[in-house]
Amino acid sequence: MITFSALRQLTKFTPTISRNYTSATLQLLQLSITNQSLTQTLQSHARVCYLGLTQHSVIVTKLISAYSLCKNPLAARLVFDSVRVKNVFIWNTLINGYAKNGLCSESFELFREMCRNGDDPDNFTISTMAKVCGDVEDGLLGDLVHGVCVKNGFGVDIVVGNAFIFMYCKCGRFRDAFEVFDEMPERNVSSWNVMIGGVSGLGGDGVSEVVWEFVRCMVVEGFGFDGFTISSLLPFCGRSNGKCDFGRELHSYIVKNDGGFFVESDFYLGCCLIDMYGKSKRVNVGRNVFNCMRDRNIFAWTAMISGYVQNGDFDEAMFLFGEMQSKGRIEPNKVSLISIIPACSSLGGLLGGKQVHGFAVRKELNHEVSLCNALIDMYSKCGSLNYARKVFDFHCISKDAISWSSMISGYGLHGKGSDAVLLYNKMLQSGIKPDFITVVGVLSACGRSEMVEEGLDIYKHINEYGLEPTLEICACIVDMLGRSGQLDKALDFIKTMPLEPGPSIWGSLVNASVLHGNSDMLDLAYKFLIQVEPANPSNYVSLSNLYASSRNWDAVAEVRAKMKERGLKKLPGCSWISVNNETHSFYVADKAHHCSDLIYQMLQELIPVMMGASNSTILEDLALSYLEQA
DNA sequence: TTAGGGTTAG
Repeated sequence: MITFSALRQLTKFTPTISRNYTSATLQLLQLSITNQSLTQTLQSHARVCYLGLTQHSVIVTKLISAYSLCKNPLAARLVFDSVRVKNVFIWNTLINGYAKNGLCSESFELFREMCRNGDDPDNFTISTMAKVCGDVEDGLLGDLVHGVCVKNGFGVDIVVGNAFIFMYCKCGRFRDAFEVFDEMPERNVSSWNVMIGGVSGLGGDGVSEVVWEFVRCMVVEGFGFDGFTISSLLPFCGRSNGKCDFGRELHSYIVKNDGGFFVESDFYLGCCLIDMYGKSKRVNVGRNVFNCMRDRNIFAWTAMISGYVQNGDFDEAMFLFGEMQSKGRIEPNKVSLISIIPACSSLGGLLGGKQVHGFAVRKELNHEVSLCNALIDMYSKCGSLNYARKVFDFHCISKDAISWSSMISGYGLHGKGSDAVLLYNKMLQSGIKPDFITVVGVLSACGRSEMVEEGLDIYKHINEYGLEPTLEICACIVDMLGRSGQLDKALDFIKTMPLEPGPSIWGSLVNASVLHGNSDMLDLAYKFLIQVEPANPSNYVSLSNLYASSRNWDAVAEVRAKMKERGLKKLPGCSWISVNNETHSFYVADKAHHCSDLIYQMLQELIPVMMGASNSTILEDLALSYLEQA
């Protein structure tokens, strides 16, 4: 353990004899920097003092750098203060050391001190300060630093230019970032990477197109990709559409260019690839990447676990979660826990989720807002609204928009529309701005509880929070009006809504028409649904069934012919359940299961019970008697 | 001797 009184003594130490061991000391310091080892840094520091090198500019610079990299900025400052004559290297190293340790205001204060002291900043100082302004998203300070940069003619430096592009992007001033990029006399791969990263951060529709356009221009200008480029691009590689598979192509690019950055030894690229394959429903390819990694950190394990969860393979996710701790000797962090919660609750129900919650309490992670949000969601979905509310009220100390949205959606799921609206209003009173997910949550809650007036009133005011209607929000309104039986009003809303109605809109009208037995409206809604979603066989089958129920066989034949003509085939629906680590799957009218007779016999008895009785103990008794027979 | 981009979740 480092003590500051000991460090102070070291910095004051002046030996009587100075020996020419500078080179060996520099090597030792370089080793401390490479290993980021505090022990080695302290040993080097002791040697520096013993040899009387405490005023040696190069050695002191390295020492400040070493302490900063060992996350010890206070020790770095002590060394800095002990230097009588400070040059620009020494100033820059501590300014950068503060920045690396997240001490942005200290970094800026030191920059001011440097200027007051009459020491001129150079291109290294400016690039660090631009980065600091970006980190704290302070565009005004950024402008000030940019002014100093232009005045001193540092604008031609590529690293400085890249740092200002980063700063302007982080401050949301993409136009200014592009202006810096456009006017750079010379660019490197990083300049393109920073621009691509900046565009990615913009969010919203069309970002992907802009990113790929930047990539095209980058290639036209003769630049290749490095690891940073690829890791920025992988999140934009969705599932292959049959024509191009950018994710696979980038993976090949990595393998071909293995001299520069090989996935086996690069955590970042490995994690990005696993994530990309998981999100594009190719979790097994992701697993191959994971298996090829020479070493795996918590990010790699979590990315792999998350891939399995996203693809519904909860058993494998749970297995890997155990392996991470036993084989990998890695303790789960909050992201690992958040990732595994859906698997736990799916396999173990409320008990599985509670086990994760208990682990989080033991590790003192239970007040982390993101973990609380996942727990609120899990408890709501597992049927325990009371536990969800307890987490929301007592564990979730600093609530964000997702915390409120999760709780509001939970009330909606349980048909408690008035509680959802009450909480939505409380959220607004707390000054938290709703996002479109909050609005979807509260509107669907209104729909389930037939609170049409309240829902329409909420919809009317969303623009006050900078929100525009989305297709999801509009679908909630159609669903809400439709469920309450106001089918004509729902159709009028569709006709006047500000967006082109898509499958979710017509699907909502279909459901409402079925609910209220309005076959004319159902016919119309299905026709529009098929028009906007012509490749979904389910729509044709449902419409055909509708005609069949009214014995309109000509119409049935017409729909079936259209399906055949378009080459559409409906895959049979499948459901499954895991009992004692064995998964049992069932298709429609499936009789392949060895307990099939018992299952159908029970179903015959369950149907009238479900339709007539609300007493759950009757159902439980019935189920238990059949389990004993099976 | 000092400077720059990328990783998992809700």
